[in-house]
Amino acid sequence: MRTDPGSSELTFTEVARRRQITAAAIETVAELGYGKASFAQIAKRAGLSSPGLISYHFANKDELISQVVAEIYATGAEVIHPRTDGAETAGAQLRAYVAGSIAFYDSHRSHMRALMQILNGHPQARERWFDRPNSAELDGLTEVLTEGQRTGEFRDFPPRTVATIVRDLLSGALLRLLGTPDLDVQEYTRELVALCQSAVHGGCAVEGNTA
Amino acid sequence: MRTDPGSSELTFTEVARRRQITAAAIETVAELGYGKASFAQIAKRAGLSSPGLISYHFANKDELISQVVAEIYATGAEVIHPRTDGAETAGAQLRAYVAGSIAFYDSHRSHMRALMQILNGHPQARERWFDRPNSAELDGLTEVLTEGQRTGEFRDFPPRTVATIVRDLLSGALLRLLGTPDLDVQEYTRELVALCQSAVHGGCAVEGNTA
Amino acid sequence: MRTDPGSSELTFTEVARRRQITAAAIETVAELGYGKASFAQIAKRAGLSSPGLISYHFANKDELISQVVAEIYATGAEVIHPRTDGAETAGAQLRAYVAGSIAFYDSHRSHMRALMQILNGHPQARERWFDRPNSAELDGLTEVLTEGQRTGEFRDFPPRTVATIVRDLLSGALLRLLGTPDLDVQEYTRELVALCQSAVHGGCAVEGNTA
Amino acid sequence: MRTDPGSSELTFTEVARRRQITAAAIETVAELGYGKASFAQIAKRAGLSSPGLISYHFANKDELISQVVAEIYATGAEVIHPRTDGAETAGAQLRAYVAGSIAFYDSHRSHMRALMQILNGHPQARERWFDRPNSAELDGLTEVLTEGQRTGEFRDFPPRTVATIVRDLLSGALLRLLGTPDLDVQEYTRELVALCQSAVHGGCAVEGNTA
DNA sequence: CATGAATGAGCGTTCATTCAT
DNA sequence: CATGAATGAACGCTCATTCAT
Repeated sequence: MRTDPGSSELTFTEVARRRQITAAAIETVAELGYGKASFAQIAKRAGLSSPGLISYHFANKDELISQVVAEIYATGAEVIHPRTDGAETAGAQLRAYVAGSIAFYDSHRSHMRALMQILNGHPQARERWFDRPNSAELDGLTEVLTEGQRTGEFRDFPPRTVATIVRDLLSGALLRLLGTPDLDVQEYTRELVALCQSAVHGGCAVEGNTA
Repeated sequence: MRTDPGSSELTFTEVARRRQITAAAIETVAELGYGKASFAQIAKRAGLSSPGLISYHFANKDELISQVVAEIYATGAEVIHPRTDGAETAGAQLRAYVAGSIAFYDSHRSHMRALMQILNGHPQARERWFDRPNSAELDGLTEVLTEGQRTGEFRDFPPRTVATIVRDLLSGALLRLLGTPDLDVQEYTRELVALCQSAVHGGCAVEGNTA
Repeated sequence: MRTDPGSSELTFTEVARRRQITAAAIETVAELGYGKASFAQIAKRAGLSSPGLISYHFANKDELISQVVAEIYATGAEVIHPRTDGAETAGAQLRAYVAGSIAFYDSHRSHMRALMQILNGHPQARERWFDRPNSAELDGLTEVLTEGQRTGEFRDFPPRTVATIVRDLLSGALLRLLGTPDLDVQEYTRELVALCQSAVHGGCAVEGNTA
Repeated sequence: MRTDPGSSELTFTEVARRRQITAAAIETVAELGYGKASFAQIAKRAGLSSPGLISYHFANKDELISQVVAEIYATGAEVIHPRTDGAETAGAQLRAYVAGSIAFYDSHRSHMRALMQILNGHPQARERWFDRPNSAELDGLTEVLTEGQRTGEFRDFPPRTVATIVRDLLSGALLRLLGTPDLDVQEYTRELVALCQSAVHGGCAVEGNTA
């Protein structure tokens, strides 16, 4: 039984096995939902001989799900950060963040579906895995909005609340994407970015579009 | 031996019991998620002596969940319709719809949490209970936007896409509400309504606010 | 609760209800088998409002089944006895018995199917309801055979054993009838009677046929 | 996680456990009937710690019952075939078949009782497990009778119908055997074989006896 | 390291039976 | 007399987890 899973004592094989299982778990949760994603189903998709092998590599189901969440967050950061880092003005950063998020959701639907299933299906998902990164993301977004107001680029509004709304409108977009596979993502993104801009700018000018 | 549950032949006691069980089911699903909301848990919360009693009153779990969904939708309609019906201009209707929806989400968090849990946890939830009302709601919203454009009240935009975005931003607001119990709902609503208005109006004038 | 079901204190309505329930039970057991013939199913077929009503009229399931068995045996006796009583020689009696039994099985398949289901499905069916009438029937048949031997009509054989075989060959015929709905009963009966005759007569003469 | 129960990939232990469970199932079904032969009862008789273990080794109850039926048929074939294969004339084959069948029934009463219970208790027993072998057996028997007629060994009669009757008289014998534990099997067999012979031969000569 | 057998709790559901009305 | 609501045990089955090999 693995008692110190966070340490670096993990064998090379060990790491590979954990990755393999994590990937299969994402696939399984996305497909069947958290409730029906049993070790047996995950093992089947991972090509493992027995559900017991998962228990061998992960202390319990929660540890596996932790790993799944971490993996998904890491992938998301890898995709979105480069896009926002390249932007110079606050407006450009906002556009990059919104458009980049949706692009990530679109290109990683299974990951995001799994994430949503865990968030809704796991009893303590929120406090254990979501609250911290969410508020961190909200902080970053608030900072961008405040900066935009400081430079006079954005009009006056309560930055935390608007940051929350922008963050939430991405949540809404994700739900839409997962529920409407044939959504016209390009048009959706264009209008959503326009909406964000008209919300933060004094006038309603739409200057550019990164979609 | 309930064989004709849809008919109006239901006894008074029967109706009361079904209501009691439905209410307990909402509470349970909201708290534990769809997957862990077993008959045993629901019975416990309803003060019933046995899970078997639920099976006595509902043909199977799906029938119970159907009733739960129907109950929640009915409650929502009761709350929101009066607010939108009172509005005369398209803009006022849009404001009433957005503010009314959030007010309902706020005052019925358990109901909405249960609804989300069912949507995510039940294998055929979408096709069985959500797709139809969702697209109906989208149709209604699109109609309002189109009407606003016809009267010149709204600027030019693809009405279906914007309707979708408005609908989704309410989904996002719901997720926020469920995840942030101490949210300042009044401010959130005010800014969200403002955002919607700046999105649909030619200028960014904010004329009134129903929050 | 009925505590003295055998007495004559039974109301007229009571008797009618018991008959109605018994008939429905026969139908149900024949259709679903003893194991699946629940009070709920029987009540449905009898047009009763509740399974509880059966418990009200019968002390328990065993008492109902007792009644069912008694009813079926009574019906059988009513049909077969007249046929054998009319026969004068031992050979004619034997033919009447065999042909009459099969005719009864044929015309009362549901009854006989129910009887078989009970015999096989009920834990103590044999000792409680079948052993006594079976050995009585065997006695009667043995008597006929012995009489036939006394008069020189039949050849020499161990009468009890042959009686048993004749009785069993009817059991086999019943199984066949129940499992082969489109059996040519007439031909089957003719050959079976012929077989019985060739078995008991010194020569193999086939004198007549009552099929 | 047994997903491919028909393949030969079964472990040694697996095979042993399945045999053990199958044997316990035969015993249980014979004793309690199909309807009352629950996994709990079977597990108790097999000395297993939990009914869940049966579900581990068999996909569902039907698969277990299939195995039980297959096992019983295989055992029967093993016992009876050698006896009939040794016979040369049609008459000898018929005698060997009848006497051999009864000998098998006699020495494997629990097996046969279980088989009868399944046939009567399982909703689709007939079509799934019995119809095919039954009609195959009938075909074989018909062929023997026809051959006997071709060589002039047997008298003229409708071979299919008589084959059916012979087959049914064995069914009747089985029922007798199961219901009368202290039956004098030897005498019963002798008379039954005699009866069969007098039925098929032109004269009533009884040439030999294999009982 | 990996396997597969085993465990026991829990699932939704059906059942015969009881009992207040 | 009849009803329908209620009960609690049992059903077949799945689950995460354990452990000897």
